[in-house]
Amino acid sequence: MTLSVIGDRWSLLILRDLFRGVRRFEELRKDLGIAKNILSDRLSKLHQAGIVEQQPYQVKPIRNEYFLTRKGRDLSPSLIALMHWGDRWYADGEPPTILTHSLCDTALEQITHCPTCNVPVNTEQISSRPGGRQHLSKSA
Amino acid sequence: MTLSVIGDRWSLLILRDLFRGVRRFEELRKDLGIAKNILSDRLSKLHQAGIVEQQPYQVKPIRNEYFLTRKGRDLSPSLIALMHWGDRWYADGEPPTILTHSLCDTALEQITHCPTCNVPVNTEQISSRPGGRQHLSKSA
DNA sequence: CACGTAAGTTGCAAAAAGCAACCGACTAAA
DNA sequence: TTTAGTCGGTTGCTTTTTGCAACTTACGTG
Repeated sequence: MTLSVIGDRWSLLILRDLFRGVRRFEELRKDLGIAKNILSDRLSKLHQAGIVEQQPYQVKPIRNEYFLTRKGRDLSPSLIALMHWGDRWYADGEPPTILTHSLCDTALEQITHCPTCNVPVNTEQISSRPGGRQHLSKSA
Repeated sequence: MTLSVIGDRWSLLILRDLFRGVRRFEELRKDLGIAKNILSDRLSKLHQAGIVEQQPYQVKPIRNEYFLTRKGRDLSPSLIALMHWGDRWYADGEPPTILTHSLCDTALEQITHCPTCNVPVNTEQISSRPGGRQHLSKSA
């Protein structure tokens, strides 16, 4: 389910841009180098999925700005984690986008946390246990 | 860069399965319902990208098991975050995969953390500040 | 009026994905 | 010792998805 919404070459990129505050069609298109029809299609799919909202900023010829909904903003931990991964493994200079705490402007970290032990957990200490249904999967 | 590696319909799903301990070609194929040629292609691309390793478990006809490398395991925060998102917004029962702390078997959480304020940061308090290059982007 | 721009849509070509059949090297069963 | 079955692929062909260029609508500018 999750990947049927964001599992293509563009959706995550579009979401990242929206997350960074890019709002308009043409800005997105230029920044990403995406074809207009694809951008149009992705935005409407993300809209249908309830991840993106449109708000007109002018009406004469109707022109929308695109925003993340709550559901869309809720993807931010995933985006942050992916950006961190990119920074770590493909870094060749400055990180592309720095996410900061709006209250103090410090760059944020993402940690995996164990609520019982109350400690950060590194990758080597993670086990996985299959649960019931599979939401990540297409067919779920 | 990041999305040129994992930004397609299958790669993240394959990684999730490897992360859960699925190891063999046929297991992956059955679990995901992916075509064999695509699975073969994705595994070799992930291998080239240094995310997946193969280790033969028999030699007569060579048969490999697939494992995540360090770089691959390093994607776990992203996968965890995506799974959480799926659980939250598409939940219709049990979560599909539960990730636990191997030391105490508690289900893990992912938190965004401000090292200055030393508090968890919720989505509404995140700002973004563009940096230099763009690693998430294809063209970077 | 002639241009330019933002946000699309349409039509066609190219690339990627899906599907079914085949293959090689074995193993197990009759 | 044929015969069938499995695993991990590859090959060839069809369908779907992308990408690109051109066109459109409704303005605003000089």
